[in-house]
Amino acid sequence: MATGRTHRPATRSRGIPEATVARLPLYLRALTALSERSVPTVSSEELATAAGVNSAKLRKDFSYLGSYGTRGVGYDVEYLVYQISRELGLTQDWPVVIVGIGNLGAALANYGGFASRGFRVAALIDADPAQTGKMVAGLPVRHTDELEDIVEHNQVSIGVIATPAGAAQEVCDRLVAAGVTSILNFAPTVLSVPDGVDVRKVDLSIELQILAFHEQRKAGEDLGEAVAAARDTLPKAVAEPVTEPARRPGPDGDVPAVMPA
Amino acid sequence: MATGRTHRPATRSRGIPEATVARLPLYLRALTALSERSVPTVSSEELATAAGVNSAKLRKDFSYLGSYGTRGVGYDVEYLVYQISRELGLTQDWPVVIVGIGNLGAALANYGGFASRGFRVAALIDADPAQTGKMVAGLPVRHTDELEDIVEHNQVSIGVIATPAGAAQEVCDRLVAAGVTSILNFAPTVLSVPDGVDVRKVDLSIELQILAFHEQRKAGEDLGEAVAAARDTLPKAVAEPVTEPARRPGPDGDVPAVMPA
DNA sequence: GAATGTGAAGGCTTTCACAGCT
DNA sequence: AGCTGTGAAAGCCTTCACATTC
Repeated sequence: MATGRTHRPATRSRGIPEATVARLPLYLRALTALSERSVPTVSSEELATAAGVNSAKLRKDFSYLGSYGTRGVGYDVEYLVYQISRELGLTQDWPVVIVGIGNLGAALANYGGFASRGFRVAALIDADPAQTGKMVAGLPVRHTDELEDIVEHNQVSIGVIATPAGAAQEVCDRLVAAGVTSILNFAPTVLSVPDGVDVRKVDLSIELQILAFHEQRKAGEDLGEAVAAARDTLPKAVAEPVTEPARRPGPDGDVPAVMPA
Repeated sequence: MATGRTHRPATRSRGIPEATVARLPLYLRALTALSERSVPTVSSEELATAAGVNSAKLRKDFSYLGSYGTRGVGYDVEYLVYQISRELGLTQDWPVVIVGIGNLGAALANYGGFASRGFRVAALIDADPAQTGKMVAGLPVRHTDELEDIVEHNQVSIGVIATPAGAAQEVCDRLVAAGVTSILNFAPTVLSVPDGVDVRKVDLSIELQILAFHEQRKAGEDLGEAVAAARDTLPKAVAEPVTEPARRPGPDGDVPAVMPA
């Protein structure tokens, strides 16, 4: 998603596929749990189950990192934890700023799994002067005016945006101008950033909508595929581009209709 | 991610690719914005820009829904809003429960984009008796004991889990047993669910770790590829599986080392 | 002329299945 | 005997580029 990297020849034997990178944190979490229970080694099968993937995928993923397993035995837990941590860059410390300390921003600031594993909340920033100085998660909320100073002073390269949608792009621009090159965006907006800046987004309502799509399918199946099938065969040409559209789904959901399962 | 559907022959001409489904909400959001500004039609180029994708992808995506555009002209905004909403199942009302009303759960309950567009928070549930009855986002927090009643009573098919990791699987099991078939999981755990139940996860620390991975790469490039190259050519056989691993990255991030860009 | 809809090509990801090591 | 590491096959997804339609 929005890798934003300048077109790299993709040469490098070092190119770990994006899909693999996205799973490394999962493996790391499962391994850390094993490590805490002092389990010394683990097979691809066991680890894959713990991480919720299949073992072939896991082995392929690990093969991009190197040959860290032992045939006939499995993987050394501690060693893998170390290797994956290093690969992900978690053996160094990443200062992070959170901008927008509303409900969500505060929740993020309080989130435990944040501070551990290489990430450190360097500052909380909010545009509301009334919030300034308030303590959240043990840190004082600072005013947006200080954003550039904070980023430069703390060598922050990762910024978290938890502002309302309307403010997100401007905050993003300022973060980037100040030196941030990775952004985690919780605001429901598409951010545009220059090349070389990575953006990842987390969007509650998108996730819900995807779930709703599949729910709808399930409901359709339950009452026989007949209905869906009928819709399918509707000669598309017959659609009249101005009949239904007049009624956009009102703010309080119209057509409660069938009700799922 | 974790589609969990029973192996479907994938026959149906109606099979919209998962990647397309995941983008429909994006298009819908962009279209809604246009609709509010009373823009009547939009080209694939314009809409694609607004949604942050390229126009070929957008057209291909729309082609799975049907031929809703007009050559030489573009797409009718209202009509598309309606069609995508219908496709996503947003023309009906989806009652949702949120379990775990801590910082994050409260933030989710208060999230505006939630209530609109077909989703309605039917109840907030928490295991802490001290929380019971407290009002959050205009709704009373109810105790976990009532979970099954609430789900059945409100015909809830979508559940949001915002509990600590340790409680997530049990909550999930209870939701599913009570009839929930879609779960949005904010707890940092892999949930296991029976076939036919969809799970999507939102995980802050995974996202941060992915960003850190790319940040690290950027930093490496800045100081010349030499270092990375050297690591690459390390004869893997020489790696000694018990040298470094003894020191797992301590809870407070060791090896602060180089410091990124 | 302008912009959609879509086969075909190209890339990426997953899965298979087995050779190779311990 | 057991389990990793990996070519090769299969399946998705994206991008191209152009015939088609308005």
